[in-house]
Amino acid sequence: MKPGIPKGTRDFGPEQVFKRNYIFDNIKAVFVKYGYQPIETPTMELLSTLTGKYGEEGDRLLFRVLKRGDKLAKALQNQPSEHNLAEEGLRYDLTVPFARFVVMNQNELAFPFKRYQIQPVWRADRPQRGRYREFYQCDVDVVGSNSLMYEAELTQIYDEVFTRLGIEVTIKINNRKVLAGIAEAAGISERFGDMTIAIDKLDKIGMEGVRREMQERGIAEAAIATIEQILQAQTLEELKPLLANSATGLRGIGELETVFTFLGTTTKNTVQFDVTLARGLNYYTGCIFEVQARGVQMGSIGGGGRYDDLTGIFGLPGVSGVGVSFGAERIYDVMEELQLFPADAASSLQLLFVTFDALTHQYAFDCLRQVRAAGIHAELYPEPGNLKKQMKYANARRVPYVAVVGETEMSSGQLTLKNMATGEQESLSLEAIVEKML
RNA sequence: GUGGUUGUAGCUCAGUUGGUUAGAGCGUCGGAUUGUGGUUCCGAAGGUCGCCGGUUCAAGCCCGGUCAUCCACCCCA
Repeated sequence: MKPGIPKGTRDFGPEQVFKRNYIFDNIKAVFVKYGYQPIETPTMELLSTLTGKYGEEGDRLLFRVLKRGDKLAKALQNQPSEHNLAEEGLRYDLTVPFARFVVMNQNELAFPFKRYQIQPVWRADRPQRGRYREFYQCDVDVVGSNSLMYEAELTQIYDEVFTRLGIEVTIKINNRKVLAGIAEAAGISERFGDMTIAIDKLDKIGMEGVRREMQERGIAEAAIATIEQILQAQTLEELKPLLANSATGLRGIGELETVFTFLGTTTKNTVQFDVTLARGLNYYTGCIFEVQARGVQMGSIGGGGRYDDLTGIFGLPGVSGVGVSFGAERIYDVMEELQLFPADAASSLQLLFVTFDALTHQYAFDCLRQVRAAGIHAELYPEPGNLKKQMKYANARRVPYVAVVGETEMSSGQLTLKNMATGEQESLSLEAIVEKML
């Protein structure tokens, strides 16, 4: 049979996993430094937990897990339907399972509860470039506090992670209350959803397209004109008079001012207010974030926001949360394109021993044990003799150093260490080699 | 879910109005070179032309179906 893997999934080879871990390790290190704790939740959730949380479109994209055994037989007899053939599904994101987790563990958790979670999620979407059916999300959230300090903290986390990875970014911030204020000012509060969906497409389709989109969604011409005018605002100061009649809008502006005050001028990357930032997910109620990589054509590589009542649906009302997500797959693509991975991110092997015969092979095996004990990532080619073959293997493994062990080396105890990048060779004792590697 | 694109060697792709034994580059393997890789030279292996059916004396090429792929939309990371 011909081997294959499901649509929208991928295998990751050693080099890719090393590089992916480089990204995850940096992200985790920053999360932990800011006091966030890791949790993990099951791959499968009850469908009752998942359905209805992501809108109609999201429900369609849920992977459902077919019932098994007697339950399946029973369901098949009894008018089989999408609804009664499955009661479990694969997690669609990390936020809803997190909300469920918080509600179920509310008595054990200390609030504000700060958690991070790095796990794969599944969506039955049609795959495209940078879009898969199985992909990782790196979420960091804090629940149980209304403090805008956390909006500033999460911005600092973005700033620090991308600085560590060497990606220059623009962090855009807006506030859903500001958007609500715009709808209010335009007199179309009831069409808030349609308006934000249209505005969200601004980078992609331009102001012309946004206007057309709003027309098609049945927003009145006068309202569109008002909205268009407000969207010209570049700063919070410019926006204030435009939203003077909307209490909600002014509150949103106030929240943004507070966040910017917390931040001051301490960030390395550009953090800017962007009134045109909308974001689709409709559970956001306060500040919203989006991160754009500079110097590369790519969708957002991170996003998030505040949600006032995510746990309410699971029976715990009044718990506010704010969180952001890192798009690991896209970060990978950006780093690949800008060649930002350090050379040693792709391979962890530091040293390869090559030998000529059974005797030197035996000797090298003991050398191997010693350098490993010193913490060096090392390996010995299993077959002595053919030097050319061994050197080719060294290239394939992208090992930076090769130790040549022949009769002369064995008797003198001075191994020949070859730098594979420069081709230079020197005679060194095992101790000196270890010294050099560390 | 809607509309389109492309399926030929491990990879990237040629392949004439349908006509004998389907090609190239890169990669792989072997040799030149039995104490040295990335360069060079020589040689070799590697293909049910995505799959099923149809038209034809004859199909990689035309037609239908199907699967896969990529792209746009929807939505999204």
